[in-house]
Amino acid sequence: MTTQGSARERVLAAYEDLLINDGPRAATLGAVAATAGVSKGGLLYHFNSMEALTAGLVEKMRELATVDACIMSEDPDGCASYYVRTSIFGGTTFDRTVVAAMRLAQGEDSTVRAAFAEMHERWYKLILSDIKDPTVARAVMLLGDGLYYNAALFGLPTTPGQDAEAAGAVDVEALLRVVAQMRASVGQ
Amino acid sequence: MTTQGSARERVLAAYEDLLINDGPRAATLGAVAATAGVSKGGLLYHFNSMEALTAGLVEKMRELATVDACIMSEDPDGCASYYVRTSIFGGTTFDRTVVAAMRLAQGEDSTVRAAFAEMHERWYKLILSDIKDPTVARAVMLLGDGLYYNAALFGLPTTPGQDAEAAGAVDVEALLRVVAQMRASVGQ
DNA sequence: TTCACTATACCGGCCGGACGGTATAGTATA
DNA sequence: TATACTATACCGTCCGGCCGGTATAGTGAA
Repeated sequence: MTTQGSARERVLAAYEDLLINDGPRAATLGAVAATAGVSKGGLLYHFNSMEALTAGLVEKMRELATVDACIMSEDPDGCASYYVRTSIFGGTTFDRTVVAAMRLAQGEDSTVRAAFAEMHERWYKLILSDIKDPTVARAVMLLGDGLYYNAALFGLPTTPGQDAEAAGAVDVEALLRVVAQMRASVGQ
Repeated sequence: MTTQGSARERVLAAYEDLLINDGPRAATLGAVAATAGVSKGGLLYHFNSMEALTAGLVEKMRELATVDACIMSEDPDGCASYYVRTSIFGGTTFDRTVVAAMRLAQGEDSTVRAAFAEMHERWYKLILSDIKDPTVARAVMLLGDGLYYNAALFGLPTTPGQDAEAAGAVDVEALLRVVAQMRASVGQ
């Protein structure tokens, strides 16, 4: 039962928790309310339907994505490096939100998919500004995507801030060297 | 309403359809039965619970994965090439099953996650037998994963066998050239 | 300062329907 | 008649969503 922050924030955080740990089927209104330490009525005051709850999550993700893009564009080691480095799932607020939203990327819920498409577009542009060759840029981005999805879908640490380097984890250092080599091979 | 094949097969196919198109929340027993053109009783004759239905899906995926691994190991262009090539989502039976199972990769349903872990392990070993360097092999595999997940989670063609090369699609040919170069750079 | 009124935030109970699952009767084939 | 399978009816529970009500804080006029 989460008890810090405003009720609205807690509800959103609880929704994320349930989506990540137990999946969309378990993330019912009642469960979310209970996890947030709020009554169902209280939850529905802030989000008057399941759809609104999802919309709130997407909006939060959009906001965090904007901040992240800003940091990414100013990374001293370049956008490509940043993207791969941050794809190992650090357990940040942004990571949690993205992973939760990913669990909802389905069928009719086109708003979620649209938000992801937008985010991917932005990331690609940033990586392309770092690695000029479109194909190599795409390859690097896909590599980061693979890392992120694998972690998000299967190897997620249950409690945040825990061992990101679990058993069978990928050697990101070595991976970054490969990426650096790819970047160098294309000039610039 | 699907009407070919045995009832059991149709039920499994319907479950996949619903998971892919409408997500886990919509894939209820009633909806699956209706989509399969079978009564709920008929469905429960073959799979006597939701859990059993999921187990059936996982088992099907395991079987198809074994076949796929066999084909992969004998590809004339090498396992790495095969992996990346087949990651663009061809709409094959295997693809559909994997994507459906992916939607269930969550919380307590550890059997699904275990099956994926197993599959990944097998793929990695095959790629490593093709590309000797562990890091490069991992990079290539992650690239394929990224391709696959992006397609599975966001850019899925609604009707199978449709345009796999949709708008904003990735140039796989070019990507394969990058992979070939990575393979060559490591010798062998 | 007091009164009337409003806005915000939240609670807990309730309803109709959908859900997972069971029981059972029925049917086609061998 | 046995086997393999299907369809219907139903049960108890849970779910999404709504509603009446409460507590608090604030606002403006007298």
